[in-house]
Amino acid sequence: MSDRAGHAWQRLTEIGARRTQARALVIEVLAAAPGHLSAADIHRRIASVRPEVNLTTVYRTTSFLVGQGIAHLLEWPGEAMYGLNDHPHVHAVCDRCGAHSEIPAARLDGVLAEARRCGDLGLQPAGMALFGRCHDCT
Amino acid sequence: MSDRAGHAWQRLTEIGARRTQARALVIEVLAAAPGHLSAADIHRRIASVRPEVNLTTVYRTTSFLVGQGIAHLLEWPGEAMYGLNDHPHVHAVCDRCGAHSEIPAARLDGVLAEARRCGDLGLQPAGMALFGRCHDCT
DNA sequence: GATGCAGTTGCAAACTTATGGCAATAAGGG
DNA sequence: CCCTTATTGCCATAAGTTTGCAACTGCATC
Repeated sequence: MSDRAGHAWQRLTEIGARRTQARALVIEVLAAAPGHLSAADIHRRIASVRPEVNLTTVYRTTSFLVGQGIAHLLEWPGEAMYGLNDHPHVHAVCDRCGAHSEIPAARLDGVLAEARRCGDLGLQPAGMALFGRCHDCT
Repeated sequence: MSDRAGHAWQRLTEIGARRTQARALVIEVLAAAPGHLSAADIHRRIASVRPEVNLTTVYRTTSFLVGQGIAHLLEWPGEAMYGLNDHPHVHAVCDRCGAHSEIPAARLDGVLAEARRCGDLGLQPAGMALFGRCHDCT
């Protein structure tokens, strides 16, 4: 099991969640992905190993992981993307064409600190997205 | 007509767009709203005055406004929210309960400058959203 | 190792948001 | 006032996500 998956399981064990096959597969797939995956992506990757796992289960599992703070959800035009909560990141989404890119967020802390100075955030930030016009659409 | 709506119409006039009733209503509703509205919100508010305006038209109009750089789109869990492009803002969205708040963004420029230092943004930022856990869900 | 409960899952159907086709309408120039 | 064409309304449809319910399985207990 990868480090990333191990970290997720640690949390799940803490809260007494069952170690089911479906959860193991979803976590494994998320841990193996460098970026974010949609529910359909996750389902597709799991299907190559175990086709009987239902898409509904993927939705329920990801929701569960997000609810437990193990994963996070990123709204995307047309679908939601999921990722494990172990590396800070910033996404840039173009208002016009929907193009998206992940920004290397080595200094995300600085950004969040700056954002925090704008006022009470009202939340513990885990991720960030920027909206605007990409170079092609300017 | 409000200032905000006037600004939008100025842009529309520049590009030679027709001053239709549906567009006027969508812009008026967006201009009157302090925050962001979903297509359904806009449609509902218009309906109280002019029920014959179709939801499809609201979608097409908002897409048009976003495409022209007059409005912007914010992905939200389950739906897209629209707002006019006349005041910089930062949104905070809770991963878990979906609670959202608009952060007074007097210093958004500083945040964006900081974000830009994280790497090539690949876009001209107009808005920003933060994802994480709100106080109630921590 | 067998048993029982509660948490999970699979399947099918329903819901919601959003889009596309096409005919009817209306804005704005002539 | 007429004409052209952008725009709209209505319908059908797509895609993503959720829900209801019966069946199943992890895990604690016996």
